[in-house]
Formats: sequence, C-alpha cells, structure tokens
Amino acid sequence: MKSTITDVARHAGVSIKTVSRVLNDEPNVTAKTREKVRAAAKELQYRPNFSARSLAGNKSYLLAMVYDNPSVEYITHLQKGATQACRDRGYHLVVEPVDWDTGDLTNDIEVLLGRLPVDGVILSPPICDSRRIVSALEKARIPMVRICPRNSEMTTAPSLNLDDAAAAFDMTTYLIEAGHTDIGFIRGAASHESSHLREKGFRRALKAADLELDPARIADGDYTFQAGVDGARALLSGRTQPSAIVASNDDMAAGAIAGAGAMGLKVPDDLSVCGFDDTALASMIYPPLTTVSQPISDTGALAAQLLIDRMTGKEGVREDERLSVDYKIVIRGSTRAFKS
Amino acid sequence: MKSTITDVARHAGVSIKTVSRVLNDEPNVTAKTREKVRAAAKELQYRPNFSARSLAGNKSYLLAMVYDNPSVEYITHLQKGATQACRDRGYHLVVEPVDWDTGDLTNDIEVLLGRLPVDGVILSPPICDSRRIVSALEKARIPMVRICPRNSEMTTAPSLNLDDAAAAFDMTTYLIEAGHTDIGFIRGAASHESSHLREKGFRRALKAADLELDPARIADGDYTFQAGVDGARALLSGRTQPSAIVASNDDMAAGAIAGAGAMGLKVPDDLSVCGFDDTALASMIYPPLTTVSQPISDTGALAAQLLIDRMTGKEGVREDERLSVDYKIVIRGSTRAFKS
DNA sequence: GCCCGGATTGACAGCGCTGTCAATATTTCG
DNA sequence: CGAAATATTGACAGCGCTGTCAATCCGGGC
Repeated sequence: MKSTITDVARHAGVSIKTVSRVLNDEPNVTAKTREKVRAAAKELQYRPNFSARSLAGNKSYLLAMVYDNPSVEYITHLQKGATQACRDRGYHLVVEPVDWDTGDLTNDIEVLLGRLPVDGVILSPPICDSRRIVSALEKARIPMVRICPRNSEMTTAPSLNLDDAAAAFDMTTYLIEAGHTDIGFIRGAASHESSHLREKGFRRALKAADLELDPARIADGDYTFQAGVDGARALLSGRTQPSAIVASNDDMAAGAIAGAGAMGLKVPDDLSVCGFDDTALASMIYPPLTTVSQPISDTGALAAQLLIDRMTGKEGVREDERLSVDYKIVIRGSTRAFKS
Repeated sequence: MKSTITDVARHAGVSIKTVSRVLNDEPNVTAKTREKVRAAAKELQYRPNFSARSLAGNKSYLLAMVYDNPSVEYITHLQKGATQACRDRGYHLVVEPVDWDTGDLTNDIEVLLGRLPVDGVILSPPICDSRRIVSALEKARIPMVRICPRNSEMTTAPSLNLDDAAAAFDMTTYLIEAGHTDIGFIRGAASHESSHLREKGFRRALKAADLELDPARIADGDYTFQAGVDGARALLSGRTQPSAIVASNDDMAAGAIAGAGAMGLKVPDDLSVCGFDDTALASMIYPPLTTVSQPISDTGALAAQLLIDRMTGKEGVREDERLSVDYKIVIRGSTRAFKS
C-alpha cells in the first residue's frame, strides 16, 4: 500500500537518488526525467517518509513555537499564521507552552531541544526575552526568530517588531486632535517590552503637542481586566479628572470602562477610553473599543517564513534583521471629541 | 558533543540493544544493568534521536490536533492540556488549523497524513464530525479521539463528551428554582452538536418543572456576540417578555446583555442572563456572567492521554469509549432571583 | 572524428535507532 | 546435581531517505 522512494524509482526507471533530487527540487535533473519521476510519484501516491528524511538529511521539518500565555487571541493568531506559512513549505508547527513564572523554564526548553530536533524556534513575548532560553538556543545552534523582543541587543537572531511606540503615539495624537488635553494612561505588565514602548509613545505624543504630563495621570497595570478597573479608579479619583484614558491593551480598556461606570461616569460621554490590540473583546463590549489593530497572524506567518527561508538559504535574508509590521488605529465607540 | 546510543552503550559496557531497552522501559533488564545504563546516559547527557526512533520504530511520537477555529479560548485550553499530557509522555503536539468552510478540508488532511506520520489525531468540534476526515483517518489506521462529536455513531474511535445537555438542564433548573417561569433561549450554531444538546437540556428542564415552552421563546443564534444582541432583541420584543435568558455561550450572553441594555432593560434587575463555557469574557463584562464552567484543559489532556495510552497498549482502555468530563455552574452577577 | 568539460545519473554507505532471533546466564525443580 | 525452563543480553539487519563521489552522457571546439 504505502509506496517508498524505491517503488517510485523502479516505476520511473531511474535511481532512487534521482527521485530524491526531483522531490527536493535539486538542480541537475533534465526536465524529461523530472516529469517522469513526478508522474510515477503521483501514480503511486507516493509520500516521502518524514522520519527517514529527517534522519538522513538531519532536518526535522518542524518548527516550534514557544510561548507563555500572554493572551489567547494573540497566540492563536500567531499560530494560525505560522502554521499556514509552514504548510506552504512542507513544515509543521509544534506548540510548546511553557511556564514563565512557576515552571522550570530552562528545563522545559532543554527537554524540548533534547528530544525534538526542531529546525527552528519562534519565540513569542515574553519568552523571547529570556536570556537563558535565547542562549540555550544559540548554543545549540538552533535558528530562532523573536517576536517583539524587549531587548533587541541580546542576540543577532532576527526579530519582528510591532511598532508599539508609534502606534501609541498615533492613538494619543488622535485623542489630542479630538480636543482632549488631559489624558490618563494605564501601563501594561512591566515584563513585556510592549508596555514600555506604548508608554513611551504616549509620552512622546503629549510632548509633541506641548502638553504637560502630570505623573498622577499614569497608573500601573498588568494587562488584566482587573488592572483596568483599578487603574481607572486611581486615575479618576483625584481632584481633577482626565477626559480620556489610554489603556495599554483591550482587556484593561474594558476594565477601565467598567471601573468608570462603577464611579458613575459614562463612556464615551464623560470619558473616552481606548485600548490596544483589537482583540475580539474590543467589539464585544459596549461601547465597542477604539483600539490599535495589529496583524498578528501575518506576524506569525512572517516569523515562520523567515525561519524557513533562512535555513533553506534563500536570498535576501540577512542576519540580524529587525522587521516591523503594520498597525492601524480603529476608531469605534469608546472615544469621542472632547466637550468641555 | 552529541552522543549517540552507541556512546552510551560503550560507556556502560553493554550492547546498544540493552541501552535501547532501558530507555524504552522494556522488561528483561536487571536492575543493576538498568542503573548502569541510566548513569552512563546521564553522564553523557544522552538524548535519543527523535527521527531515528521514529524511523526504526515506525512511530513518530507526534500527535496532531486538528481544529477549525471554534473559539480561541477553547482551542488554547485544549492545546494547553494536550501539550502537557504529551510532554509527560515524551510526545509532542502538532497543531493543524484547517478551514471547514472555505478550504479544501480533505486535501488539508491528506497532506497532513501523507507528510507527517502522526501517531494519533485529536479532532475538536466541529471537525470531529466530518465524515470524510474520520473515514480518511480510519482508512489510514491512525488512532483518533474525538472531542464532543455530534454523531457518536460515526466511528468506534473513543470520544470525550462534555455533558452539555445535563449542564443546560442544571443551569435552567437553577433559574427556575430562583423563581423564573418565563425563560428564553438563544441557540448556538447548528453545526455544533453542543447547540442541540444545550437546547435539549433547556427544554428538558422546563418540562421537568411542568413549564410550558412558547416556541417564540427560542431564538436562533450562531455563537457570536451579534447573535446574542439579535437574539435578545427578538426575545424581548414580543408582547410579553421573559424574565431570564439562557444563551448557548458566553459571547451570545454578552450580546444579549448589550441588546437588553439597548432596549432599556437592566441585567440582572430586569432580566437575568446566563451563558455557557465560562470564557475569560464572562468575568470581563459587567455584570459578570453566570455561566457553565467546563474543564477544557483537562479535556485536552485526557484526549492526548487516551490516545497515547491506547497506542502504548495500556490497560483499561477499551475500544469505543465515551467519556464524560465534569462541569459546574458558576453563579455570578448576571442572574438573580425573580421578582415580579 | 576525438578529446574535454560540464551536466546528469547512479551506486553505495550510512543517519541512530528498534525488531528479530539466537546466544548466553540464571533459576527452578525432579 | 543435571536438565529444562526462564531470564537476560547481544549480533545483526534493516527502517526510507540523503550525501558523497564516481560513472556516464552530452555538446562543442579543434
């Protein structure tokens, strides 16, 4: 039933090596031979054996995506994009959730590397900033791509960056242009680089518009709904209140809306609130969130692509790449022009 | 640097076959030999080569999880549980999102099967009900576990069921006991078996309490937020209004709350609303949802476990299993006792 | 027509492991 | 105590493929 490369070779009247060449798109095969082999393979419904290929060629055709659990949506989209890119190239994606806090991270990775010979690793935040993991991978000479790393100097491995600072800048500027001059900000988790970048963009936008920033207008947070509730409460309980709040992600924006509601403030009439990430939640709450949409799925695809092309020695892929992906501001119902 | 089984054998002064036996926990090795081999392996930091093992043993130590995109949370939790179970047993999980609607499902699967020799497949809803996929797997003799299949007769492969009907029954009964007698229901997507079971449980609970069901109290839906909005609008715009609504999932419950709000009804004072699944959303909206919590992650783990144990020929795993996993009703703020 | 260089093809040796089965050690029991 | 039964170990042949390198083929220049 299951045909091997030998069957195909016999069927096509060539050597197995030639069949191998055709299947791997190697050069030095005449068009005619190539055709003959393809036909034979097709007729026999031949599928190369994964393990044999891996063993002989010392490649696994497997990429691993290592992640803690930043946000289910984020991960799912990343995965979706990455799998798609893998599939197009004959690769597969193995998922490896690890535990940043409680688990034995290093051990997890060692087990992974030791046991499964993946050809490359996609590191999503905040894992991409684990020095131990990165250096373990470097030592094992396993190619990797880091997604939105906090510290881009840590390694020469390529990374994909969403320009969080620019996005936060644009979002804040949008509020300013809508007339808001007193704007609060709720920070994300300090362990994510995005938190810092978003805050930086926010500050820069105020400065660009010549607006003072009262330190009391910045509240700590950790990307959870509850942090949004608390953040809003902190920001709104002073003697004066900001007319808008920029939350560092959608969950916190939702929390901020809830928190404001609990204090009797209506969004967007009494307070504008905007989020970040354009998660499903953003359009599931009332009012729907004005937020920043980033192409997560494309990012995942790009990561896989980069990794594979790099291994395959494709052109145009230098060491040490820093790619940026697009974003856009999505304006919905949670923000409105300032009215005094 | 990288040690092979031969190195370990030499180091321990035994044959490679004996090393192999120790590593695979096979019988017929004396405790002393076993110890010696273990020590040697440890000292050399030996890691068996995945591909070689797969090739020689005709196993891949890989499970695939095939899914369409029912809900990101659902999938993420399923994955989390499954990976964990895999890791404990030396397996890995490959994710394979496929496109139920637009894509070429059969082709996707064939490519998967042909290219990657997975040892087993976990089918999540609604993929588990694709006759073509199931029979393709059967033909290829690849073990599978189906999660919440709609049609349990389709194959003898084991399946894991969340007892949706019982959960809906309990949830409805809870509302009835809280004094509600006029209860509306918003259906899930017809393509998911869960939708039908949840409706069945709802109906059964009414009957058990001797309550009439007005057909107008059932609204169609498809598990999306918008469907909840529309469903609520439909249910509430009649001459009389129900005092509670059971939505078939959390997203729709959130939609129902929004829809009711838009009509001037306050939840839970004017209307009780409950959801299903206990997604993160459930505690992120105001009021937080009364909902049904099901151990999705455990289900994923169980699925992987079942698959692996079955292949390994473990005891206590019969063909044709139908396992149920627990659920519990989580009462939060979106429901309250009926007041006339 | 003959020789040369490059293009094409094939023979063969593993990759690192497991399955088979035969060889050897150990135990059991009459 | 010896033979038979059983437990433990090892030799060896692949698994299906790719890398290496040698063999063969082809076209062009003289």
